[in-house]
Amino acid sequence: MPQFWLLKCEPDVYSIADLERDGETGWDGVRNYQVRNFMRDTMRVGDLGIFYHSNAEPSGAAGVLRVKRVGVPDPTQFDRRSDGFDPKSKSADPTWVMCDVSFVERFASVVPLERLRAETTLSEMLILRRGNRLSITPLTAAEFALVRRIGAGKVE
DNA sequence: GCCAACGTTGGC
DNA sequence: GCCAACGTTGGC
Repeated sequence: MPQFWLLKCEPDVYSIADLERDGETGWDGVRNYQVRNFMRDTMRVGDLGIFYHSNAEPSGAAGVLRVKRVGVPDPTQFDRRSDGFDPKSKSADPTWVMCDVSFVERFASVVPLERLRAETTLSEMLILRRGNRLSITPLTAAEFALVRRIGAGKVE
């Protein structure tokens, strides 16, 4: 059984349209230990995720992706020119890992955060919780399925 | 651009 | 190991 996730990214940086074009990408740049641990210890190949646009107009669920590789060393931690450069990280023992994800589907239109909040059965979703800032959060199978159905226009 | 909420850092 | 200061996130 796959597990389910919600992955946040600012579409100005990388959007569902970019993933659709690229087919696959490395989810790099994560510098939060909790999120790193998700990618290193819990996430598995074949898991599915909601691609969420943050800091956007509107912010919301934009599509679906699939996890292709997990625990991949994040190359940006060794790149001096990258914002994610981490001088303390050693290549023999990388501090930061990422996952590779592939495009699955793009919702016809972004499901706005406001629309997600209106769904009472999604009230436990971490993204909707006050102050939550994790860029990757787990979803239940039911939460994932409902967001996907709303995105597909199958839920009023 | 504001600001609440959170994570990280570093002095002690 | 506490905690104040600081930096970042992200909705609004």
